[in-house]
Amino acid sequence: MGQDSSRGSFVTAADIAQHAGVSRSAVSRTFTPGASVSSEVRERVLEAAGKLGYRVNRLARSLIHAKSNIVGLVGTDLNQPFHAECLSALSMALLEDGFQCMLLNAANAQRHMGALIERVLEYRVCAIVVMNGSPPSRIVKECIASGVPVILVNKSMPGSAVDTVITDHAAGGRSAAEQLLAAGCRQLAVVSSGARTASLVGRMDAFRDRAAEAGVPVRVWQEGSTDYSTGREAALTMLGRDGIDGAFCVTDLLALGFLDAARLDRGRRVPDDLSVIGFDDIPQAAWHAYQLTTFRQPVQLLTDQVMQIIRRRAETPDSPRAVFTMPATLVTRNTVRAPLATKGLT
Amino acid sequence: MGQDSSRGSFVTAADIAQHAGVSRSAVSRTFTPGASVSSEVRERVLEAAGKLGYRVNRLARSLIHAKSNIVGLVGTDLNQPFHAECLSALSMALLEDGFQCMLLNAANAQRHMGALIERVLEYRVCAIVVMNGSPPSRIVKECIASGVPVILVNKSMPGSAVDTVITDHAAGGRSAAEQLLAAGCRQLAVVSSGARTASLVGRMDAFRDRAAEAGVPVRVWQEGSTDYSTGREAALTMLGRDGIDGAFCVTDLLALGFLDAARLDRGRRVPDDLSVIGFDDIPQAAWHAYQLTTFRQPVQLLTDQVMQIIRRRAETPDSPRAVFTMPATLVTRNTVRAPLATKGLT
DNA sequence: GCCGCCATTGCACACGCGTGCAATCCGCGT
DNA sequence: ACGCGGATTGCACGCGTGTGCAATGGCGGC
Repeated sequence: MGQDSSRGSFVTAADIAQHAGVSRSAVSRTFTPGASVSSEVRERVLEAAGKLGYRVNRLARSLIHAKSNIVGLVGTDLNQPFHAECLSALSMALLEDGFQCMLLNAANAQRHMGALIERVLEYRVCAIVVMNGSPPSRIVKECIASGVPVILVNKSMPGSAVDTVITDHAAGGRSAAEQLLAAGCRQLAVVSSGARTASLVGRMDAFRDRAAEAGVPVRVWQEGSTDYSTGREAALTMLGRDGIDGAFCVTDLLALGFLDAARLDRGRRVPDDLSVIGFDDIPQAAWHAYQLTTFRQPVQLLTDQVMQIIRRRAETPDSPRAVFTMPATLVTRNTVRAPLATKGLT
Repeated sequence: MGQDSSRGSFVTAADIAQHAGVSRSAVSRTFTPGASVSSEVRERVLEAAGKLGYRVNRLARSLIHAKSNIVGLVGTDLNQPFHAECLSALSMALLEDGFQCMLLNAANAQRHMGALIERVLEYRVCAIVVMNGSPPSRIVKECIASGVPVILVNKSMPGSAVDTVITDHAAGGRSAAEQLLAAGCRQLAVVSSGARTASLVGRMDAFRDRAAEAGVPVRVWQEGSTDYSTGREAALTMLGRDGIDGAFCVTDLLALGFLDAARLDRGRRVPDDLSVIGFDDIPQAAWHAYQLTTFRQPVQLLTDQVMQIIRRRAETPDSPRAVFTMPATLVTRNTVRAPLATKGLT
């Protein structure tokens, strides 16, 4: 196979046609599912294609169809565990379905994101999935106006109608508060970062609301990057003074940093003195040194829903756009004290 | 901008030409750097392009040039921290240089990798970078024969001439042994996984060789996946019996699992009773609960070298292929006992 | 004023492929 | 034997763009 491809260039359908003694149309039809070719011709073509190492030029094919089967994947901070997990799941699902992924790594700047999306539009992508970060709404609208579906994951854009797949952050934040209240915590803290992302703010606000309903005070941290070091810093600062006995960190990375500082620097015993809850359920949360109680984001559900939207938009581009909300599920490990009211166990 | 793009399709150069009252060639030349256009025509074209929301169709452009500016990025286990870091660095560098990244997530199967590479060849990519995993050498040779450069990262392919950028695993493994020996360890262990990757085996063999030179016995673990859980399992098994006092885990993930089991399950004090060294320097290695002494892979150097190769191959496709080796640097933290011979400090 | 040179512009072709349309072929019913 | 319908096949056009080539226009030097 590919014996003649040593000439350093690519073989075209015309070459195959000549070699197999058929018309170029026959070659094209052989590689077009559902086209009308006799089995004899197909076999001759396939044989010649195998021998010469022919591969269809998707650029030309996409040019005709005015649409490639490339999906643009936009994201920031790809080395953060949760983002990496989303990327991995999404790219896998896309490849499985016959799409190709174009990766747009937007550093951590919102500024670049618009330019990157504009670049990928030049390839006539059949969809753009924003895994995280905030694209300028002007660009998003332009994509949709040009007939390129945009799908936002965990990021709502209130102004305009965009397909959105989102975890139920508010329910998670609310449930987090309830877990801590049930554990008997009377002095709560919520740890977020300086990023005013919809998902982070959604979790935090719901947590505070629920705590307020119970009449329990909540100290708030929202500075720095959404990272381990910020969680540490928050713990070092907030646990210095009086007795916070329950903390909701809106991200597992924050929670792990918080835990380390609480235990190693501030000498708190978790969960005896202090209960901690995270969000995302990254792999590290399950590590033996942490055993973090957290909320698992339904990555598989989110991914499946994104794929469904892409497939539907491919068929009926003008169907109405919608927002899909997926539930986060509590993963109980060892960083929240067992409820007092229900059982007498310590 | 894009006011007329609401018709749901894309604007072509002919539309711009008509709107600006020039020939289509003039439009093409306006968007081709170095082409001959008068400033007056250029301005008229740019104005019309802005108003109608024109974007060059890279598919058509690539079709003519018989080469796109897309680079295929092949990898497995993208959610592993080190792989995610490589991917992040590489994709950033490529986008910075004007390339586009096509992501090929090969699950964890070598079987799929060949099929994925074949798929991306259909897009006439200008290079394929294999970040990890083992592509079938038949496919690699076919790529090179077709004029598509292949660059292997941390994976050598002895049989054939391929551009390769690789960390000096042997030097790292050797140095790891020397660190442990200097710390006074007399019963060593090396922890690897069931994956017989060149990088993993290279580190391990060099470690064993150096230990053998010093006449120190080395117990070997090489089963399971290259993951945290395998590190834990190794520690639970190997630390059950007699006194291993120094372990080299060929990957940070293995090391962190090993550390957790050693400290939390087996009650070993690190580094007093047991010294542990990892490899990669993933972010988690620096976390306060671990403070792992490890070797930092020169991701930036690797990335820069990959970019250099891509640029050179774009100009002179037939320049000889080479292997570039980059040094790993020791990052000293708190999991190796301070050397006894040099200083008297405990 | 005339000639030559250079910058600019438009025409036309090519890139590799899909596909409508007409032509051809084969088999079957009468 | 003849007509007809369905399955194949080839021709030719188009997708949107880059670019060689010739034509045009302007300008300096004589």
